[in-house]
Amino acid sequence: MVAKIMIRGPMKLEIHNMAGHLIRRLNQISMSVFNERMRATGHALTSVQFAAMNALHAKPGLDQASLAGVIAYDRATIGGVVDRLEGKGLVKRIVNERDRRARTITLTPEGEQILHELIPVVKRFQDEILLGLNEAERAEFLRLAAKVADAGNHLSRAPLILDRKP
Amino acid sequence: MVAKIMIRGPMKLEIHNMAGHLIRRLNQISMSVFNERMRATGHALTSVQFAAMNALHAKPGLDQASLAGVIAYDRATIGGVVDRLEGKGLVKRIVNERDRRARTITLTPEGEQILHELIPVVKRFQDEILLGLNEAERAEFLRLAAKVADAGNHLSRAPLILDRKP
DNA sequence: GATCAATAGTAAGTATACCCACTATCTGCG
DNA sequence: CGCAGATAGTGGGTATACTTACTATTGATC
Repeated sequence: MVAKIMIRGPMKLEIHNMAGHLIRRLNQISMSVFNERMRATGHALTSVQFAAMNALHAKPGLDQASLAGVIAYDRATIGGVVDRLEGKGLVKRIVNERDRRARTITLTPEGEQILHELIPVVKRFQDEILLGLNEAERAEFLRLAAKVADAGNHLSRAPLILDRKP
Repeated sequence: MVAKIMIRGPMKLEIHNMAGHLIRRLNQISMSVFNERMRATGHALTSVQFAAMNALHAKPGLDQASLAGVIAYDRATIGGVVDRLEGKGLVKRIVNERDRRARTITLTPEGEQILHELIPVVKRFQDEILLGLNEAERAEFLRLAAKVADAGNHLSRAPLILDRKP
């Protein structure tokens, strides 16, 4: 009888075409574009801060846990984000009288104004993030990315949770 | 004369299908899968630490700046990563005698052994990151992601730099 | 209505991931 | 040779992004 030779695959690993590595690099590019463009406006918001403000505009009075769910962030992380937004005077946080554990967060008038100013800016540089793709490819990439984000949502330590309290 | 009404687009912004937000969520999922699987092996390496070790296996004796370039990381970040790898005894760092500014980094035997052990593990969970995509979609996603990473590489604050010294 | 489990937020700790500025060193050029 | 500019690594600072553990509440159940 002939011995079976089991080859379990080469021991070398080429990282550069693997999902995790590519995704991390895309994230770096995306963050970099965001920060660059944001800095140019004079309002140096991070993408998290912007996302939080955008969510608070859509749903004023969210508590922190719900806010975290809506933009898919960790509860602890969002605390610091809100701290800094509050420090900049863009957000105010008041204890919810119906549930004294929770804090209701709303944009200040200044926060609303700055958000209003930034939204078109953010819209404008979207395509720059996916540089190198044509229209059709961009649409396909976004479709696939949304599919992955949806299918893998439960794997994330900070899953997207819309409508926590129905 | 009739006044012109300029509508510059809606002020509401739906973040959930935008590139930056999706990419960040994919990164969360990818990280989460990596950490989970890694923890199960008993060696709690982060993805950066693994990437660094993998690069050092392929090119022993890289200096930190080159290592940073090869895996697309910031020079300052990689310093800390190497510190921690050194602390775990997986890597050793010696001053390059030909250029006393640089430190030559190599895997220790234990580092080589652990890397060898982890490579098949990392290979095995790759498809889990892109859960929800079939074979063809996965290939297409990776193709598009590679294209974006390549086209946007110069936008990253920590671009991929292969072959720094030709 | 008292107790118990679940939840909201925070605190403290680790690890990226960037910034800027600084020292030490090297290289090129006159 | 000497000096100017570039480069390698680090230090200090900020902001995510997670972990576990803790307190203060709340709601659910007996």
